[in-house]
Amino acid sequence: MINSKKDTKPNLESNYDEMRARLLHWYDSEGRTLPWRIRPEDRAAGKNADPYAIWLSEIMLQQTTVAHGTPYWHKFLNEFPTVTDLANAERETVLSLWAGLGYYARARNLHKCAVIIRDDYNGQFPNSEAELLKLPGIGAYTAATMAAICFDEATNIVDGNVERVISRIFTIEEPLPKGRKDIRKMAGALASPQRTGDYGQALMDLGAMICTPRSPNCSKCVWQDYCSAFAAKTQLEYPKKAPKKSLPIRYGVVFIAIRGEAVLLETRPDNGLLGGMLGLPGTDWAEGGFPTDPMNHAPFKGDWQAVNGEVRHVFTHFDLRLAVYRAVFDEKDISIGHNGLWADSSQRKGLPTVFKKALKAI
DNA sequence: GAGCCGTGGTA
DNA sequence: TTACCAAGGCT
Repeated sequence: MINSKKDTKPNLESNYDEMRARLLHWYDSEGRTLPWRIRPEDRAAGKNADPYAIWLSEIMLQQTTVAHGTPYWHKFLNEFPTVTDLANAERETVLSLWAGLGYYARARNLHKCAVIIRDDYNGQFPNSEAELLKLPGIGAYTAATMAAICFDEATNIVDGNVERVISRIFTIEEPLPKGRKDIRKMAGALASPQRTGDYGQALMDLGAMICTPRSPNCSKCVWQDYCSAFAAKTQLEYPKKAPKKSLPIRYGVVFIAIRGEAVLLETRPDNGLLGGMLGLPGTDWAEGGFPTDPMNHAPFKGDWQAVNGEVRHVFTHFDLRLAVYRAVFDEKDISIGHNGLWADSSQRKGLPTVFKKALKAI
């Protein structure tokens, strides 16, 4: 449902060229400086974006703030200067370096994709949106953005920022996620066929810096004249979203077995939550309260002592409360199974945040 | 297509 | 504290 109140809407289509020009001009003078980004003046001087560096940034910034992801981008580029270096690394090394960034399927797919680029693409990323889309971890957004930034393909870049801007400009009434269809259509009609990569990044910058979710700075917006939501003073109502369900609470127990400076960890199953990552041994995490028989889930018998308090951690689709037990062991011959590992402090850096919290609780 | 999949910052 | 949000992709 686009422009349901047709009589109150300006005729935007005749203004598209002016809108593109204003946005690109704003980007050239006030867009963000990001370490992987080639500024327009550099590109004019013949400098091209490195697809590997752009790919790394795009994967890392999926559902992740620039502030949180940027240190990881530097770390990965320093550790793995080329995509072949990344492919040649052990997967567990890659997952360990990813620890703390979240959405760990991204790290599994990152390494899988690097191997494909090394083995099937001669170490070079394919140069079209359609080919990029075939690679693991690269979806509609990332393929469109890489193709535009790296290969100047005229794609339709739509991320969360663009959704917000476009939904306000055109007052898209259909709530997300169904409203994405209309938003994509309008974004595609408006997208610039020239400087397509800069245009996409400019629109994302506009969303991140000006057309923000809670306090948009409309007085500084180069599209204010064309914004239906601004005209109606309804900016904060967009994008309209379907109501969210409250998070259920899951409960679990983890065991911290200590031997000298080492702590027992285990590698989690490859699929599902925190798949392939290191973790503490313990129970499943389920609704309905803490397990009534925690000792039955201990990795082995011992003098397990309950740690005061509980560890709380919020995941995307549930709220977790963990009870923590600890015990100290002297024996050198405790059987820890094939997934077990007596991990030193360096190895513990490869733990997802939820387990680092549990270790910090003792 | 709706549910699954992390974490840290902010109001 | 609670709720929402941030450069999505996969199944």
